[in-house]
Amino acid sequence: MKPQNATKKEELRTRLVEAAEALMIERGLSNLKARDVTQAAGCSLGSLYNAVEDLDELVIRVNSRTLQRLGETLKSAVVVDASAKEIMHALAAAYVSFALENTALWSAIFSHRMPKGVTYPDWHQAEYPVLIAEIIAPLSQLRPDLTPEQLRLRAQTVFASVHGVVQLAVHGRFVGVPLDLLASEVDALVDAMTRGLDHVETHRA
Amino acid sequence: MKPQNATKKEELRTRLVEAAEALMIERGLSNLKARDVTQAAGCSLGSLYNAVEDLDELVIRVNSRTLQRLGETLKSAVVVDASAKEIMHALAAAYVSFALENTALWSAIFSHRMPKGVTYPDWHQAEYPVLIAEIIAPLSQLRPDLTPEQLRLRAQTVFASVHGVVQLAVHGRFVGVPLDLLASEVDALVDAMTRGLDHVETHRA
DNA sequence: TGTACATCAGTGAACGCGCGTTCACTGATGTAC
DNA sequence: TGTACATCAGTGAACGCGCGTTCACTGATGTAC
Repeated sequence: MKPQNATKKEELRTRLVEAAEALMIERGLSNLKARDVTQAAGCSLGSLYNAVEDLDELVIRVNSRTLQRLGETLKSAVVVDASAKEIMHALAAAYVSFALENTALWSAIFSHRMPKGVTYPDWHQAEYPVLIAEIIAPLSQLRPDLTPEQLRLRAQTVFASVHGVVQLAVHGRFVGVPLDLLASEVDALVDAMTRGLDHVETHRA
Repeated sequence: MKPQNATKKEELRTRLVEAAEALMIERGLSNLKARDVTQAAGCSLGSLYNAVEDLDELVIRVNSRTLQRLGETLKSAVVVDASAKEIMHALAAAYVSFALENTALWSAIFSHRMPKGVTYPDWHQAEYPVLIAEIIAPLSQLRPDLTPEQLRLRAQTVFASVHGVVQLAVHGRFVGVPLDLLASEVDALVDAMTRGLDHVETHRA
């Protein structure tokens, strides 16, 4: 047997990821330290590098979990018999709630950066589309005139605009909307983006 | 005379701010180092702390300049005899251009953080509203039903949504729109936010 | 005008600290026979 | 079942480096008289 206990390593890795996640929730990504993580996970400093390539891998794994949870949250916001417009509102509202309830982890998804010259592994890059996946179907109902590529592009724009409002509200640079008005402002935004599309826009492009 | 040359200090400060700005353009805020700045400004490391409180003050001064330039850019995008809708489009387009042409400085406005427990000086906080100031007038034409506070709030939302699309496109997390389609997507977004407002919305709230 | 003195900008070596990562070592766990 | 050996996870002290900030000193510039 080569790997002394092939799952031992994996088990520690899990503990480390969970510890890192808890610390990120508590203190934010920028205050995540190797020593704190290993202490919280109950292992020595050196063990971290046995279980995992480096700190960044740990962050990627945490972000991966967050994306997955967020993806599930968005998926379950979609009610099958709702109108496209209602679904868009539900998705935006779910996104707002998730961001408010998981601020630190949600922020980490967007604020983490790899050291210059290093890219994210493919498997992780492939996880980001959950952010826009659920938007495409309702959007295609509102915009039957758009091609699949155009739809995807527009879904990115819709997502980014909602994301922007939430982002500035949460990490406000003195110009973000107050948190207690965030949900209603996002609602107004989605309203605008889905307003009258079926009559006005359908026969245009 | 107490201050040996009251303007000497000020002059060095200016040189340092300009050096910091140039370095931020070249390498980004996160790579701004005291040693690089002083070397570029042609003074010793210690002089920096003579001219300025600390590195953060330098960044604040650079951000202040950027906000001012951005404010002027937005102001001159407003053409008096244009319709409210046209002005909104012009503002958004100007913002997109500014962000694309001044990416590093524009990013710094939003990404800089003070050390925990320290707040930005009031004079600097007061500069941020240039981001939304120009939006309010055209928006009030489109939404004569809104109170001044509601207008301001909505202007923040409009700004944040456009900002979000630009932000994700530039620092894309694999879900941003491609840069060459950014302008047209922002246009579509502004279109949606200004579409049919004068008939549909005016007599609602 | 000249001399003694005070002030402060300028200097850069040194301090201090945080913190990711390495590495030589240990000991537990498994394999071979 | 027992013994020698191999493997590797676990360990934490030490390394290394980056980098903001300080500080004792210097010298130029101004003031007092």
